[in-house]
Amino acid sequence: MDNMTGLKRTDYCGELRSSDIGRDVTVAGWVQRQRDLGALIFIDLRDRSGIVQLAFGEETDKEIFDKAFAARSEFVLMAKGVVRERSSKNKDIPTGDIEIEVNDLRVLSKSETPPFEIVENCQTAELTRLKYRYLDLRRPDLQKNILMRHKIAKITRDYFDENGFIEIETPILIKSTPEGARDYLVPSRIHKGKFYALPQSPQLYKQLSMVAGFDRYMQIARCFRDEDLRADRQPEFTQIDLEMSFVDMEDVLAIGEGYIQRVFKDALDVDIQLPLPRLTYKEAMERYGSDKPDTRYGLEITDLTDAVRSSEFVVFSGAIQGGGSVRCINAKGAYSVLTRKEIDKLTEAAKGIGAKGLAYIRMAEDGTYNASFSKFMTEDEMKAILEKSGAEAGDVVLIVADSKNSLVLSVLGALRQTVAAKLDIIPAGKYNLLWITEFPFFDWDEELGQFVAMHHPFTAPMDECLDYLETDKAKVRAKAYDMVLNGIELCSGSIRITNPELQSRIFSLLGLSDEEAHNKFGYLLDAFKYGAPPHGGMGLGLDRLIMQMLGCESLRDVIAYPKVQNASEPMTDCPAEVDNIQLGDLGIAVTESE
RNA sequence: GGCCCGGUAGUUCAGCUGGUUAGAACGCUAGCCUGUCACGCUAGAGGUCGACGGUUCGAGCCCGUUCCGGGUCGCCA
Repeated sequence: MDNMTGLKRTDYCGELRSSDIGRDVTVAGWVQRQRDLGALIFIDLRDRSGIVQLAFGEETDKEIFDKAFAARSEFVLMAKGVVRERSSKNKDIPTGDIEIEVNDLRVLSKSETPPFEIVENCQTAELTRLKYRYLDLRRPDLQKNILMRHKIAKITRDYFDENGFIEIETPILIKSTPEGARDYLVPSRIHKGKFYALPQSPQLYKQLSMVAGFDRYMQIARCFRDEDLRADRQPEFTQIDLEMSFVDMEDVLAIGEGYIQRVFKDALDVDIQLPLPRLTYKEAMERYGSDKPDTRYGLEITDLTDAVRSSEFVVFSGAIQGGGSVRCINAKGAYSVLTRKEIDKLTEAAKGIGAKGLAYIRMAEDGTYNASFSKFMTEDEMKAILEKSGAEAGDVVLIVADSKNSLVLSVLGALRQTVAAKLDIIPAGKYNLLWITEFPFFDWDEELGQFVAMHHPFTAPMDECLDYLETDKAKVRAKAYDMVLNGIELCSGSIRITNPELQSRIFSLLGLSDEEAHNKFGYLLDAFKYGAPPHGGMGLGLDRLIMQMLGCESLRDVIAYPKVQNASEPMTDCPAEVDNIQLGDLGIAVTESE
């Protein structure tokens, strides 16, 4: 093994061009590939900027030639030499016109044969790559993602700084508030038997920062939730967290969409038109069956209730009498894709999420149709259904009926996504952003048998709803808003309650006694007694944003060291057991080994 | 916790209706080769078929259990 004595890197590999011909350069990096032609050896040397070819031939010292001969994949080399024109050029890479005629070569580190090749579009199983994440991260696609992440974080800080925001670091060890997601808990050594929690978001601290007068706060904040993972959910994730004083909802939305426009322009050179479209929660649910609709394609939901109200088909009429509805989506031109067999699969999927079944009409190309329920229908009723759903030759209409409206909508919302994927009608390279507003304030919790806060208990109700907070909870809407990008919830926020009377009124409506409220959030309630400015804000999922901007399918592709589905990390094998001495220090019962 | 999919050389995969010594490509090792760039040619090494149990004359293949990974529902204020 060699050292670097006498050598200092002058250039990154991937940046050398024909304008550098004749220069003495020193580069350093990893061996991508060694090509041994006998009396000639070529080495592709890679660093984060790209690849350059090192050339060794009859003019090369024997000692250096021998080192090049022995070089293997992923050896770390430092090479000094003269940039020269290649005798045969490679148009496929940016440095393909030149090569380095090496006159000093140091092997700084050797490498075992890596478990997978360090190449773009690596097909190796993700688990293997995650076990050797440091090798996976050498691959150009992940390097690109992480560099883009850095760039986006930089743009983020610049944008908010330019708009008067101050970055404040809030604590990672905080008091547990057992609302919402499960907390990660950290035992305390000094206070045996007591626990810190890791923040699910800096929510309360950022509101306190408003009381403290910082006026505009932002933080690129790590958040933790001890819940099951998904492709777009990690137990620790990064949120662009912000809060503003003396603002109403329009001010917060303007800052939020201004940021989105800026980051898409500066990072991707994509123009986002402002203002972003808006849908109320109710509209979103009724048209798309989701509060985070993917509006890149149609397949909107149609209400058939009036057309089938008096039908003899009890599945329909019964659902309506029970207070529900009958609705459909019309999959245009899906006749050949949505076969009976495919519809059976969709039916199973629909049942899996609570539907009692799935009715359908398949319109053949010749205009005749086949409906699972036609024998129960009069001709007029069928005609009305076809007209209302806009069914034409080649279409497939999928109908859901239930006495629970919300179930009809959510099932159709799920079907909408599945069908769009099957029909392959989701356009690539499109960024559909929109705001969802006027969220319900309360959400009925079946398990608890009571109303809970849909957003969080510090969210302000809309002014016109204050009068019926007690009397008609289902109708109360909140000053809460989400930003949705291609069917993913990107951002969520609200205007907060700053009036202590209203806050305690809300707590009691949520079944929280004064004493409980004081125990959990006393410091916030106290703070609001000392002059709390009206304020509101939002949290924007940075990982999800980057994932969408880069077109990645998993958060793991934009997080340097992610966790896998069981919330462990394959490389370090965490979480892990700790020894009894550590547990003893923490005052935690030592488990007997069996 | 439920449902769906997957697990065979280092890697990606094939392996028929259960039947001899489990194959290919890439990678790896060695040799040859003066313009390659996914270099080429020759030879070679490399396997607990995720694990355990069962059925069978015989299991990579069938059955059961289990472990691991992915997706999803629940969950995620």
